[in-house]
Amino acid sequence: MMKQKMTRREDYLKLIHRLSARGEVRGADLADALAVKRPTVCIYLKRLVENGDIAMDAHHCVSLTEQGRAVAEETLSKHSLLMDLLMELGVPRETAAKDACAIEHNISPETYSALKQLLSAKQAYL
Amino acid sequence: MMKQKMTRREDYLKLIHRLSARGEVRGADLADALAVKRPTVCIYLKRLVENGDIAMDAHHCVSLTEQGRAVAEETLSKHSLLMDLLMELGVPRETAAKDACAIEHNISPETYSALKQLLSAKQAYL
DNA sequence: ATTATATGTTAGCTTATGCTAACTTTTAAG
DNA sequence: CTTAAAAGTTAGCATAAGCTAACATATAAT
Repeated sequence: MMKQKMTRREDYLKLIHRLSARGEVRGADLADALAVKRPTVCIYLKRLVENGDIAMDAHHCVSLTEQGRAVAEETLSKHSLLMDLLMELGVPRETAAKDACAIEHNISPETYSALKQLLSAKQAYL
Repeated sequence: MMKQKMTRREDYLKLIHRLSARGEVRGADLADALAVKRPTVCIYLKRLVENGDIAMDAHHCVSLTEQGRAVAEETLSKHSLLMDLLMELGVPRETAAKDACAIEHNISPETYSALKQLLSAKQAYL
């Protein structure tokens, strides 16, 4: 499954995960948060369903599958780590968030654990 | 100029800069190094010319303009910093290179200087 | 010089992501 | 219940980056 590239996959799953905590997730919410139009979301959600990342009920409410949740959580943990680390290094929150979003999709497991260790070491000084 | 997105721009300029040090740069070299086909390079080079990043002489040899060189050097410095830092943190060279290539296009000036400082501090322990 | 190889270019297609305009379907008010 | 607002969907288009096949031109060998 997933022969095609889906470069925005993690963005959608991460967002759905976040929004799920606050209640029902609808396409319009995703469009607003991702700053894209509703038709764009509509089409992408179909692909995520086909890909087994999400499910949609009769009322168009979106939920993550096991697979989708795993990807979302992995992405979120990379995001948090990068945010925390950059802020620890003095990068302003807004900038750190922007950079973390761009970087999180592209760090290897090795880099992830190296950065995690680094952050622990840094925080040990508090 | 440059209304359009050119997501691979920095990759081309960085590579042209590197190859220039070793002699004439031709499209075929770029295609090999970027792992894309020649028509793809041919078309992209036209865009880089239009964009004022490179110039091409009568023998199709590519050279950077001032503007292109500036971008190339900026990208290279981000790349080196990321490589050095990741390796300092114990990430294997190959992996560090791959991650650096993916990340280098997306770090803000703030993050750049924060990481630079971090690297200096790390290296001070040697 | 003539052939052979390497390089460059064009045309036409593909995929991923995005858009607008128009339409349908829900949901919510009245 | 009937209408108005919100949400979802479809159709048709655009742009960025890539591909192959076919053709052109330049470089190198004989």
